Amino acid sequence: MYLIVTEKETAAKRIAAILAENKVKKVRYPKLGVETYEFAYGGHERTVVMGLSGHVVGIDFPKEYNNWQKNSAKDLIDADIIVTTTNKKIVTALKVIGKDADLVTIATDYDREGELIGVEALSLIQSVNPKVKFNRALYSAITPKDITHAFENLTTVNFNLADAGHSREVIDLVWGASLTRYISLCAGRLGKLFLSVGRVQSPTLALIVEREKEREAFVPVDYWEIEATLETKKKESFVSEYHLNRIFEKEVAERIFKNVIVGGFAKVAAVEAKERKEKPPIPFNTTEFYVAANAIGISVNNAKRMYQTLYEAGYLSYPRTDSTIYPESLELRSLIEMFIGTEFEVYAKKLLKQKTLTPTQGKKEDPAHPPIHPVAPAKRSDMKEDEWKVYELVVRRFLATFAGEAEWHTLRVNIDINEAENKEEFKVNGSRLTDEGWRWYYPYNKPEDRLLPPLSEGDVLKVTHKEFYEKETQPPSRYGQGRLIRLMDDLGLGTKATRADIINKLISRYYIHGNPLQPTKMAYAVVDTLEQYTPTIVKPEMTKRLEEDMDKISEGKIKEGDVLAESREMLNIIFEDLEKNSEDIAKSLQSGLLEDKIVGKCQLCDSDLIIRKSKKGSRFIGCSGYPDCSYSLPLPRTGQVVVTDKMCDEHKMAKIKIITEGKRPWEFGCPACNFNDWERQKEEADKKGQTMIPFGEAVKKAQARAKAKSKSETPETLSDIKGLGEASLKKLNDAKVETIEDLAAANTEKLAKKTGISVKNLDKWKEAANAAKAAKATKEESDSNE
DNA sequence: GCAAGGTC
Repeated sequence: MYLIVTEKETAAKRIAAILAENKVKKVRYPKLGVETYEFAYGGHERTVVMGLSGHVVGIDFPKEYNNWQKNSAKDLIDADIIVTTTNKKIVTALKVIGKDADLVTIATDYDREGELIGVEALSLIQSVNPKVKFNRALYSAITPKDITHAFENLTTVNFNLADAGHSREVIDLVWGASLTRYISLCAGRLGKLFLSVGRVQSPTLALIVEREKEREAFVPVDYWEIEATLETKKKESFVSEYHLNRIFEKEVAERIFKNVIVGGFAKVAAVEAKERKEKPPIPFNTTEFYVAANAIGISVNNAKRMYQTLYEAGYLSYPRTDSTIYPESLELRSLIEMFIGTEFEVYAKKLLKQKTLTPTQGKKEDPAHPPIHPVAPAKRSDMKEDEWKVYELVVRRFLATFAGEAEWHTLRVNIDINEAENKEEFKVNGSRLTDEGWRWYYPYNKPEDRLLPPLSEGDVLKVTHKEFYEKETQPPSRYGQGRLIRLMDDLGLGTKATRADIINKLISRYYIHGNPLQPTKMAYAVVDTLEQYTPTIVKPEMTKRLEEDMDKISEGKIKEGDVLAESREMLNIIFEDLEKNSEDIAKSLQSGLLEDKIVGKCQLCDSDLIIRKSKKGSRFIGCSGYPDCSYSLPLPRTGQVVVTDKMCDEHKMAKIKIITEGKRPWEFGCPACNFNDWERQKEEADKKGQTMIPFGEAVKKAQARAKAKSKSETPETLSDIKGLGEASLKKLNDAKVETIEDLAAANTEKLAKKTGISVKNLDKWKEAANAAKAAKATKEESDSNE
């Protein structure tokens, strides 16, 4: 029997379909709980393709190290490492099926982890079938061309490459587990609240902490901006601004403002017209997809989840790839042709009419998987609304990579207000999209046209209005999830498959929260401690160094054992230093922990108000001046209490957020406001002789009311949409567009033709309709969460 | 209860 092992089930199915000379038989092993694909191939009467599920074995320390207190964290450095089964079903099946194999082809992904996964599978087979022969198939895309080529050119298993992957596993475990244990024990944070440390998560956390520190250290500088509204002879007006965007001296700003006289005159000093070309975007890899999805309001988590659903349903290609270059074996033309007969037909047809189909390409190649692209056509009704958004994004991006450049006509106009010594230089920039090019296919975040009336040098203008703005420079902004993922990619932190998970991990460990992301004080304390005693683990350089070592291992230049020995030696030295300073480390970690609990100052005695636990285990806000002062406020019973940086102006107290895993954060707000509200309600209830519902419930109801109120501000019917008047409403109704949902689903170009309303207006209204629908959906979702 | 990497 000939056994082919792939990294995942879908690959097994598709490879079988390509290789099979006749029909493929799907074989179920009910006792094992797996499915294989069997057929005749290349002289092997019985060929079996079986899919794994990524790593089916892992590594860990022996059981006796499980007790955190019994073994010192340092003991983990040189502890034995054992292989553990992480997917029992597949491991068992692999042994049962592998026992009968004469030949095994490892057909896992074409990358380092793929090689390791392959060797893991091979070892399992060899444990029951030591004499089995084996080889390796390498392919970059599951296309007939690539797969046939791979199986006609089978090669050898690269054990050095697998060793490199294995060294990564060991180093991550040893460093991560020992430092996690050490820091947690030091801070006295055991059980669910342990403090984690790792080669990828800690540098990522440090990025967020560093950014927050920059924000804190930022000193804002005052500046001023001045605008003047000008009018042409034909009474067309536009807004111009002082030629320096920011004026940093108040006297100068005041002088300029005084010199701009409403009713006075200005002159066009110069007009510079230019054409600007904009290149079409590169194909999506995982990172770029997350960034784009994030930019249209889909969180990285949701983007990941929905993409996975669409991948499993067969609409989109494999989700985890670094590649931004389509491989040659991908049949791009037929991928475009498949949209004929769908709502993307106009786009597909236009592309197919082009003389050549030359896609853009980025710089990154990934031998394991092609860039993200659609693999099957779909209708809106085939999937959920948000999934369609993801699908549409991928389709439009794919199509746009074949389209032409967009062209902008830009204008830079210099304007002199007044003459001679009173002259003040103003400017205005205009831009107009003259050739949509790829932006027709991919209309996301399209800059608005900034239209100007016709202006030529020497034109005389009238000043009709002026505006004086007092502003201050802003600190660098916090990272959003998309931006953080891109930054991690740039720094080599994590992989396409893990970056989103790493961010989730930092959130669930209460290190970071919010959107954009901000760190807790605990995160500061952990990062500061690590930076001082083991700077290696908080820097992307550790990953870089590991990559270099792994390259050398895979090239056979050094042995895995040597790399591991050196790594352990380094860690031992770090631990000597750590253990010498345990007391200081404990203190600084505990003060970070305390700071996260400070909510504000007590109104009665001016001591710190902190989050405390009662003897029964329930939480409350209490005064640190206790027992002299007994001021206190209640808190909800469950969920992690997070002190945000937003303050209640009335009570000078930080607003509170409650985080429960799997639910969206609950903006609890000011604890004093909350309590006052509840007391008021209680009084009323007492008057009526009713029993008051408990505090937590009351707060939740108030939340629900606030949400219902915010909903009424979003349009519910077409006539609620801003700018949509009665005449247009009638035209829309005539075209059978009667509800928000109808409009959201409409093809605006077709609708424009039918109704005579401009596409631009329709697009604007459609956007509002979509936003209303989305708001409704989020509301429903969050309601069901509560 | 520890990491990061696959996959679902």
